[in-house]
Amino acid sequence: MDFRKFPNISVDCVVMGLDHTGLQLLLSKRTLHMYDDQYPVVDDWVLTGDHVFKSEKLDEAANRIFKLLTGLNTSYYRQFRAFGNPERIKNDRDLLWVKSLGVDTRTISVAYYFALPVEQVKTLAPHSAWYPIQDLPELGFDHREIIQSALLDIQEKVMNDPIIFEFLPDKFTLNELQHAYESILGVEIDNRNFRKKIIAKPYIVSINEKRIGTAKKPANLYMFSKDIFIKTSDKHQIINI
Amino acid sequence: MDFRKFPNISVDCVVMGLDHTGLQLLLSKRTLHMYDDQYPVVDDWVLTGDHVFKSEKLDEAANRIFKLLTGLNTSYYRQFRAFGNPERIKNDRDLLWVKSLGVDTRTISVAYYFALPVEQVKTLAPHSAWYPIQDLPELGFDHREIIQSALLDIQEKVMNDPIIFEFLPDKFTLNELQHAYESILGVEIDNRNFRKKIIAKPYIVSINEKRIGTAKKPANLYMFSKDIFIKTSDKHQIINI
DNA sequence: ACAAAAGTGTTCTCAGTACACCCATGC
DNA sequence: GCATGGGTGTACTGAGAACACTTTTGT
Repeated sequence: MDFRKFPNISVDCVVMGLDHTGLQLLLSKRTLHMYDDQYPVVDDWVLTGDHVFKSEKLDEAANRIFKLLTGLNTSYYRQFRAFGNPERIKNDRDLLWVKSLGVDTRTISVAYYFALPVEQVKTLAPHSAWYPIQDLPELGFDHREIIQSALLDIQEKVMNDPIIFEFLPDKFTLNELQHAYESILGVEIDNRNFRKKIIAKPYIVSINEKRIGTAKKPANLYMFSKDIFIKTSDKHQIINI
Repeated sequence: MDFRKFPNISVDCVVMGLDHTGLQLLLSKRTLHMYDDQYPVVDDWVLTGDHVFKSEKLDEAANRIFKLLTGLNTSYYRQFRAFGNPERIKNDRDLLWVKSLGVDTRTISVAYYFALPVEQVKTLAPHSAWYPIQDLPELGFDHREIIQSALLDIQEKVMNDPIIFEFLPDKFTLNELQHAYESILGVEIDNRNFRKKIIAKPYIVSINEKRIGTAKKPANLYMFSKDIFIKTSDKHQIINI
């Protein structure tokens, strides 16, 4: 394994987590001191990324960063776009930062997103934190654009592939599923119609357990059966031009 | 403008054209002679690509290549994925080729596709040709995989965005539109139901012209109105979970 | 007993689907 | 006049949408 890094190729990870308050992003604090220990010249937040090792797959680089951030080995992930315009790095903060790292001022960034329930992350990396997607802090580089692009991509994916379940624990209630759709798509859904439609799907199976804890009336739990989904998936390929 | 090239960053273009026989791809012949002028050591086809200039946007690089290939300045295009595994270049032909060019043996390729009617291309670049997607020649590198990936992406896009019209001339018949869907999605569509559905769309406007020429009965021509599509597009955002 | 979230049914409308024959033109 | 692709209508079915109240539990 060649652990030297490409100075001009990096991977950025948009880690999306869902909890009962909505969609959250995992960001890293970026601080650089130069003249004065009290007043950093760079002090904002960025997506977590790193340059790619010489002998590493792009997917491997993304998962290496994800593991460093969350301690987790696996999660749903998807490479959704590459960003590489020459003027990506335009403001002084970003230039200072890049020079302090000794990498190229023009870097191609291959962007990935990850999807998981927030509760699954037990140990956060230092200097990182969850932020609700509606209320992000000041971001470095073009990372606001990358996040926007990731959100649009996953909104489309959610409508075509069964990835909504990646945001939920294995066992979930119908209301949790509904809130997941509402948070990611930014829409409101009628509860009765939603339940009717979901219960009718063969791959959503009711299990004989209730969610106990904070709720008042215990809610029935369901699971997503990937097997059944795949076996019945020809029926989802409805042509609807 | 800095015309030096990154040795490890390239752009590959999947140029998709549609004609009455179906979906075609524009490929470039790759030939390399070493010992003998009669028997080349490399003799196959590849997607057209090039390394990116130091001061060029990725999108600009893609369009530069596209123009070189087709002589055209504009077309619908989309960056759909980056390919960059270390073992992308594994066979001898590809290694010989890369060494003859003096570029790195590990290159990150940002892949784009373009969509247009075949007839729009008047002047093909030398050593390039259209191939039907069902009948591709021997391909170098991982270009078969890239093509497959492009096809899956555009099939999904066609269902969500009005990009089918990029494959057609401004004025088209309903049957041409139907054949476009059939070629790209690889399905058969009932003609009567299709016409009913399409004519009902406000953004498909019948114009008072007929297609004359080879056909027997002249067919009515239609145009796609992007304006009307955008103004009515809230209605296409149907939630259909 | 009351607060809070879970759960439940009916009616209406509209879009999708299956399906077979006549029409207008060029040759 | 005939071959070729263009063009049309109906009946059925199923899914989506609108809409308000009862149930079960913890406190």
